Amino acid sequence: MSVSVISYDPRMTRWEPNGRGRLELAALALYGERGFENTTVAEIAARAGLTERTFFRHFADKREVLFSGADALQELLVSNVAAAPDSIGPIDAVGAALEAAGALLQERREYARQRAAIIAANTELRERELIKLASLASAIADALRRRGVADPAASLSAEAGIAVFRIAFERWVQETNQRDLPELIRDSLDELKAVTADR
Amino acid sequence: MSVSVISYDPRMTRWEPNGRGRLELAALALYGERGFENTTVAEIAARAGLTERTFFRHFADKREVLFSGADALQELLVSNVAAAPDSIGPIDAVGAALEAAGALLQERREYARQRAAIIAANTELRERELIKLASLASAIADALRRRGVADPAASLSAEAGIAVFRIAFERWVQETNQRDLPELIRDSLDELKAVTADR
DNA sequence: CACGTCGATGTCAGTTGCTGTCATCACAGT
DNA sequence: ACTGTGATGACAGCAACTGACATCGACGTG
Repeated sequence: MSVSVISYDPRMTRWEPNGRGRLELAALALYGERGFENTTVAEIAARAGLTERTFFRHFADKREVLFSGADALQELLVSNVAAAPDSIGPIDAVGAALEAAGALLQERREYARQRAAIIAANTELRERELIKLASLASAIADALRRRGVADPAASLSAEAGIAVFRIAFERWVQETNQRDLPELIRDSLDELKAVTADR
Repeated sequence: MSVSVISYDPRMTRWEPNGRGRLELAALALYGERGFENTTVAEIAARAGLTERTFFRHFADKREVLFSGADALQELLVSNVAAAPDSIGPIDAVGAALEAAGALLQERREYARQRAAIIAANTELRERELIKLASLASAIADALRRRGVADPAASLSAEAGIAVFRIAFERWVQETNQRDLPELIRDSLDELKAVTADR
């Protein structure tokens, strides 16, 4: 099972290229087949043609291999929050950024769903996902403060935005009919506004 | 260092009573002194006069020893949500329940702060705390549905409520002057309402 | 009182996640 | 040719966690 798309001459390099990517693929496959707990790091490494020690050089722990995209997502969110027009309030700046992120996730729909199923099936992985989302919220709050939004409005907007995203994403994964993720995010934010509106 | 408050006759029982409580106290002390990572389960057990194996009979893992109160908190929140008057909306039902929980936490102020400092100092513990809060949100959402609140309003109210609580609690722990936790919760909820209000 | 069950604990061996340390060796630059 | 660098392998070791079995006071029952 060749992983690399670009052809190369094995005589030119000491190792197959992209060990990190092979580890990610192997982990995703094994976690999906037998579940996270029934998979050992040694097995992942063997499937990728590497050793356990090398796995831990690329990923801090057994869970992290599923979360390598988090950094890019964070940058995307932060830059979108920063780029939002000054005319809109913090919550809508966050909402716009989340919609952009949702649109990106949707491009890898198959991957996103498979990964979500693996994470949903294991508590440890859900813990890791939650702290990644908390980190996103914190970064978004920072971006809002740079926009001049004071605390606690900045923190609250960020946390509320992440809550909206979580619920929209959950619906997107569960639904058989395929509504747009950005659309679900917008609807969820509107619903939050309705719920928090004083009578 | 005797742990039990009630006097007892050592000849009457095979073991010191309340092993679980002794483990909790020992863990809190050691995590506070040397930090979570530099503390071994064997050390906690030894300090409590027990063995490592017994620790794992009482607590699922090394982190869980700090979260034994979560169940009671969850019951309190759920029953308070259920008992809220029908006249108020879901967000305010959640807000009232959170204020009640905040009042309770405040009674053990010293313990709550020490525990919060330990958790804040370690990523693994923060992960565990986040999943406990997510579990709380899920239970609150259930309670709201039993009140007749439809989804996604139920989920969103619960998640937003937890976000409000997190931010209020953080402020309560950080502030040197001691504002009431329930008051901070109320203020944070008001701030959320302000932020999500459409112009 | 004798006896059997029960519950909390101890003991011990084993798996697995994760880390520190040193060696290897193709490749790149000088 | 010489040397440094970077990605990997090999190996030893610690600590978290688990399964299986033993221990022995308490307690109820006959």
